[in-house]
Order: sequence, then C-alpha cells, then structure tokens
Amino acid sequence: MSLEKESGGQVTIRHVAARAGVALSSVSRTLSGHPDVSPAMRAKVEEAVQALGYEPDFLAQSLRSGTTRNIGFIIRDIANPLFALVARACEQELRRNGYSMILMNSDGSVETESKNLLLLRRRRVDGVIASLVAEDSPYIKKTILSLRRPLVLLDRDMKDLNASAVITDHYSGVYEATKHLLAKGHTRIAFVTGSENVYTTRDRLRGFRSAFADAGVDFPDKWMALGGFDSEYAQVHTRNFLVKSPRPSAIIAGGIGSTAGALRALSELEIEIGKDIAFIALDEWPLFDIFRPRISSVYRDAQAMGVEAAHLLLEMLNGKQPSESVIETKFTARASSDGGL
Amino acid sequence: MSLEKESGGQVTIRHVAARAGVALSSVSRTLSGHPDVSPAMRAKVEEAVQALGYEPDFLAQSLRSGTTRNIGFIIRDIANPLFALVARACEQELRRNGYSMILMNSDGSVETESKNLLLLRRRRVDGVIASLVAEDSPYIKKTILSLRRPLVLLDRDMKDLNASAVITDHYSGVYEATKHLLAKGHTRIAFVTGSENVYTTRDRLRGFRSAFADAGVDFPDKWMALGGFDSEYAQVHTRNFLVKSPRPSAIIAGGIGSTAGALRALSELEIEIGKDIAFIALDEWPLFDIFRPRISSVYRDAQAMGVEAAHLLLEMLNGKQPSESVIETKFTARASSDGGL
DNA sequence: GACAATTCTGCAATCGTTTCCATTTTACGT
DNA sequence: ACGTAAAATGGAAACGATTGCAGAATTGTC
Repeated sequence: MSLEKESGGQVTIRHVAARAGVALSSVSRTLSGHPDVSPAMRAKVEEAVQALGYEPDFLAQSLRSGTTRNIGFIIRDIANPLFALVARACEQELRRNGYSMILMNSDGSVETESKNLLLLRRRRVDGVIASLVAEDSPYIKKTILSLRRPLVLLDRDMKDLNASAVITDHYSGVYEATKHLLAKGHTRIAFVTGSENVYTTRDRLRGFRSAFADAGVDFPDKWMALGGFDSEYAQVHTRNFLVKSPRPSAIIAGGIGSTAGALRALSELEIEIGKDIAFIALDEWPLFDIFRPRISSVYRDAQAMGVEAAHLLLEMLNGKQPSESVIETKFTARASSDGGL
Repeated sequence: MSLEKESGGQVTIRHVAARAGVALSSVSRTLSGHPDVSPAMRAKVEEAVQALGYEPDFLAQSLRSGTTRNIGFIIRDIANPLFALVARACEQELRRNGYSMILMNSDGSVETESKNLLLLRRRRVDGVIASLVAEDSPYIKKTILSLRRPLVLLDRDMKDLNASAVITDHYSGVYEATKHLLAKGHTRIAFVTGSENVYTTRDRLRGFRSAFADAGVDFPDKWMALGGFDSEYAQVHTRNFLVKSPRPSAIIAGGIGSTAGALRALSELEIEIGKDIAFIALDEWPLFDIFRPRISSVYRDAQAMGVEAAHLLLEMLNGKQPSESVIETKFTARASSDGGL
C-alpha cells in the first residue's frame, strides 16, 4: 500500500513482489521464464502483475543486461527519399526483431556525424547502421574504431573496420547507361554527382570510365562535376556546363539530390529533356513513373537495402562475422535518353 | 590497473576515481559542476578523465535521474516526403537541445501505433511527438492517456489529452483553392484524400464545403473519396471517377500519397493535366517545382512543423502548459488549374 | 592557540532490474 | 524412514551513475 505511493507512480518489480508476498528475485525469475518456478508462484506473480499493470523498465533491464536493444541509424538527410525508404524498411525489420531505431541526421557534416556516433556510444546502442558522409576522414575513422559495436555501412567501402556493409553494384548499372548513351552517338556526356570520397561515386565512375574505354571514346574530363550530393551543387554545375559552348549532349546525374539539381537547371534554361538533351538519373525519385518525359534511370531497391542492413546487423548481434551484401542495379532506357543525337 | 581490465572495456567513474585517487562522489561532483570542488581535485579528476577517455554512461544517468533525453517520434510512414521533412527538422532541433529521437513507423495500423506507444513508455522516453493514424480509436486514446508523458500531436485534434499540437490551417488554403476552381467554372470537382477520422481531412473538407456554399453551388457528394491516404486508394478511386460519365472537370488530391495516386491514374488514362482536367495538390512533392505542367498546390512549411513540434515539446519538458501552434497554408495557382473550363 | 565557520571529501543509499549463491522445501529411490 | 538430488525460494550484490549527510580538513577570528 505505502509502496504504491512512494515511487512516483512507477510500478516496479518491488510492488509486484510485495503484493504477491514473494521475493523480488522470484518475480524476476517468473517473468523471465526461468525453469525453476512453481505453478503456485507463477499464479501469484501473474495476478499481481495483472492487478498492478506492471511492465518491466527497459532502462533498468538495459543497465543490468548491458544491452539496450537500440540501434543507431545515421544518414546524411532523412528527407532524401532514397534514405527514407531505406530507413523505413530498416526500422520495420528491426522493430520486428525487438529493436528500436535512434535516427540521426548528419547534415552532410563530418563533425556532426562524429558527434552523433559518440552520442550513440554513450547511449550504449547495440549497433549502428550508417551512411557516412565521407570515407576519408581520419577523424571519423578513429571515432568508428572507438565505437566497439557492430556496424553496418550503407554503400561505403572502408578497410580495417570489421564492419558489415550493404554494397550497391553501381558499376553494372552505370556501365549500361553509359554504353546506351555512347551507342546513341553521345560523346559529350556530363556527369554530375557527389565527391569521390564515397564508394558510391567511385563505383559509378568506374562504370562510366569502363564504358568509354570499351567504346574507345575519349573520356570527357571537362564535364565531370564531382563536388557534392546536394541539389544546389548539381544545379550550379549543370548550369555552368549548359551555358558554355559546346555543351554536353547528355547528362548523367548521380543520386537523388544531384538529379533534382540537374533537372532544375535544365528547367530553368528551358532545355527540353529527351529532345534538346539526353538525361539519365542514377537512383529514382518516387514520382518518376509519372514524370513526362519518362526519365531513364539506374534503379536500385532501397527497401531491400534497408532490410539487408537490418539483417546484417542482427547477424552480427548474434555473433556472426561481418559480411557484405550486394544490391543490384538496373538500367532502364526511357524517353529522356531514347532519341538519337 | 586491475580495475581497468575487469569491467569489460567500459571505463566507468570507478576507474576515474581509482586513477585520481579520490572517491567516486568527488568525481561525479567535479564532472557535474558542483560548486564545492577544489582546484586540486578538479585537476586530478580531469587528468584521469583525459587519460582514461572516460565518458559518463547515459543509461546509468537516465536510471538515476529518471530522464532519458530520448523523444519518441511516431508517424505513419517516414517515406512520405512531408513527414520526412518534419522528422528532419524535428530531429535537428531536438539534437540541438540535447535530445535524441527514436523513430517509429506505425505503418497505417492502429495496432502497431499502440504497440509503439507502449514500447516508448517502457523505454521511458521523456516525451512523444506523433502523427496518429486515427483520432477516433478508443484503444489509442486509452494508450495515450496511460503514457503520462508530454505529447505533441501533429495535425490532430483530440480532446482531454492534455497534449500540445501543431495544427495546420488547411481551411484557408483549401477554401482558396476551391474558390479558384469554382471561379474558373468548375463544379464537378472530385476530392480524393484520407478518411475523416483525422483533423487534416476534416479541416480540408470544411474549406471545400465553405467555398461551395459561398458560391451557391451544389456540393459534389458523388465525387468524394475519403478512404485512405495511401496512393493505391487514390489511384483506384480517381480512376473510377474518370472512367464514368460525366467525369469531374477538376480533381483535388489531399496529401502526398493521394496526389501520387491521382497523378498515376491520370497518367495511366492519358488524361492531360491542365488541358483535359484541372488538378490541385494539397501538400507539395519535393520536385513539384520542375514538374510540367506546373501543379497548383496548397503549400505548408513542413520544416516549420518539425521545428514547432520540437519547441512545443521542449516547452512542456520545461514545465509549461500544453499549447497549440498554427501553421499557415498558401494556395498557389499554376498551369495545372489555370485554364478555364 | 582555541573555537567556529567554511570548504571538501567519502560513505552509503538509490534508480529498477537480473543473477549468483545459499538455504529451504519437495520428490524419489532404496 | 532416511539420504540425496533436484526444485523452489529469498537475500544480496551487481550494472554506472548521483546526492544527502556526516565527518575531515582548511581557513579565519579573537
């Protein structure tokens, strides 16, 4: 009776024990399915639990067990539709397995990202899933090494990290896309995307280069803009390419943000896609299926990425060794790049 | 020395105390800025903290203090770009104030939503921000009442909850949009959106009705489809409206999902927006600015919603009473609805 | 130099669990 | 009926921090 008033409303295992007239430890054992519990004990405890509406406190359990069943999820920007799809699938999958997701945006900043990682460590998350801003920051690398928790990287390739990774086969998709453009007679192909300090860009670029090499066409160094995944960067640089002469006859935009920026620049200059210029997007926007003209794309299944990331993490949490999972890409030619030169 | 090995790698306040040769409590006081700490003590402790790389454990602090600095964020679907913008802004704002965000999708299910809320309670979050699936579920209402934590609702109107809310003034925007269509001579206006068990729909509908009443035009009951915010629902019902005769001369799609579905149906039937039919979207998709034809819309600032939600919650956490914050809407006529009948 | 006031320090309890260990009770074979 | 093993229970020590309280060290004052 007095117990119930004391502890500020929280019903604890003490109250249950008091009400059932048994020891704390017996309640705990009953609830956690310990074999040595008599039916009588079980009945008493269950009655008390019901009556008091007791629910174990996750916090206390975490402190005691050393495991929080919390997973940190760090991405550049949840408003990026691709990341949002990954996050959704990932959260659902983790939830099904009894884990919750702590979401953090790194806002494109290595410093924020690092702070986030440190905070997650202090919060004792059981694992982390992250799409890092950059692979080449020694600062981040140091932070990650100090994490000492299972880590799954999204589309990143870093050595000596003992991390799992969901890796996209950008190479194939971009190779096909580029080959397609070259076959149509394009040689002045602009490529607007983020910087080479992430695997994503490097693998795409590899596909791009290969296609040029295989076709025996000179690589268009001057039409590379590899500075940032944000749409502003893409918009500015696409515009720059377009106002000079000669201008590219085709554009490949790498990533959600870059595609938005490039499309804005084209729209702004009233250059008609599929007619005045060919356009291919790497990664699809949700409404691409109703855009007119239809935009050629290199597609990858973001949901699958999320599910895979969750699985890889769950496996590591079960003691398995880190591993990699590869996501396919698929190039689809549509009206935006279908016309010849 | 031996201490450092014991506790499984974790550096605790014990290690710091041992290394500095002082009591646990002194370390704690030093770190939490208690006034009664001598410079000598401070120096010793700081040295030890540096040397061992000690960081206080959030979990233990939470258990002791009763506050986790964790906020639960529940929405239907993070892949909805509007929610994603809200979530991003909200997370950033919470992070700036020392809180982390636990993200949960309710997948459009009252049951999942309820489970999520209960889990958040067990996780002892300090507060919750939620866009509920439905306002009329007694089940959810009961769950919420049992939460006993500050709550901010996103665009929901529920009584007796003692919750703050970020409320959108849909009425004005939709009223203007409808007036605009009526002025162009449209009377057969279809309205495709989610169900009336959320404030969002009700307030939009109120604007819609008002505009008809003020214009003295009969309300088009037969072209109302108020069944779901998902794109599939909107696609099916938009299609149904369009294949019958007479068909609506204008469509208003309420929400991100509904807009996608309606646009898909139109695209499918090759009905040209702005020419064959007028179209207005409530809420904007990120790429709307480059869609052709330009789509008329009722816009609201999703980022502001996120920031406001965070602020309202932080205020409640500081002991203030629940309050409401209103977000404006703005109707902009564009090519999709500009032509006359 | 003695005593009071002030500043520091450390012990121990606490937050809500789980689990080891010791003790009691039960069951069973002979 | 007795001994022993197994099952059931309770007590207490963790997990890693904070904090009230009491006592120790320092300082000041006359």
